[in-house]
Amino acid sequence: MPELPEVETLASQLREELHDRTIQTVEIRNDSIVTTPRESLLRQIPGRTILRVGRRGKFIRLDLSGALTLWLHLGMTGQLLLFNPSSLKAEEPHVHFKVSFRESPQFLLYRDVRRFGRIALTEGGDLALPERIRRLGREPGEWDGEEFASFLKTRRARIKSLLLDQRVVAGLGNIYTDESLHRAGIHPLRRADRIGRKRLLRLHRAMGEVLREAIHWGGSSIDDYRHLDGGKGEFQRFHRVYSRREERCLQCRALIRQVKISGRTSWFCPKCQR
DNA sequence: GAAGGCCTGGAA
DNA sequence: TTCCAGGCCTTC
Repeated sequence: MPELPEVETLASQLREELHDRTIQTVEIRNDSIVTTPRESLLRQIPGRTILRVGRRGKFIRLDLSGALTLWLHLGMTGQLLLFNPSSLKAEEPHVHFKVSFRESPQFLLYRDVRRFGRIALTEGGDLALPERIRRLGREPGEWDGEEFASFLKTRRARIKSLLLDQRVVAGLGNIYTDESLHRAGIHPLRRADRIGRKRLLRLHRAMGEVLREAIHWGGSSIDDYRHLDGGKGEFQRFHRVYSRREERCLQCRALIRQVKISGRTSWFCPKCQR
């Protein structure tokens, strides 16, 4: 599940590899993942230069010449892979989008087994963004600790639901909310307004630390997530609760438990998190 | 504010 | 055959 650290890792790798490259061809093999009409993508993208690569929440943004921006959301199983034609064996299944470049024989593939990912093209800078991107909340790094605590103090929802809400913090998903809550010692079902200020500040700090470490290790590769070259992230080795079924808390040896919060699994330590 | 449904296809 | 996942929408 690509979340902020996975998307950030890919964005850095894309920046390294594709900055200043000019797109030669675009191939769309599956219309269901593009939210911009295919004719428009096919007409507008070829010939554009990649000026800047960035990230917003879980979206990768490629700023192209001509004030165009290509947005990529990897959904659950989306992968971006940069291939040399020489290293390509049989073409992989589930490739829905393919880009070639003027300066090199490499091509960029968007592969997505579940097809929950989306690709969109916007025009005119940040003025006319799609709803889904426009209503994203602040990046974790943009939240000041005190403001973060004060805001959560006004909310009655369960803390886990709020952290997952992209309008509150952009970029967190199931892995990093669970890991942040564990480090802060907060139970995922706890109502936000009933958490002490100090503990909310601790959550803010924990969130920053977890994300920083995860980016350092190239994200978490649990199932499908891969780097641009097909390699895996390493941060799953350092997960303290997420998906640690039947395992014990590294701090207190209690058995890691799971609860469902509106259909989503949360992992936590019943002793460390209250 | 919470829960259920939808999309999709691989794993159990 | 059932379950599951992220994001979004609808319904209660």
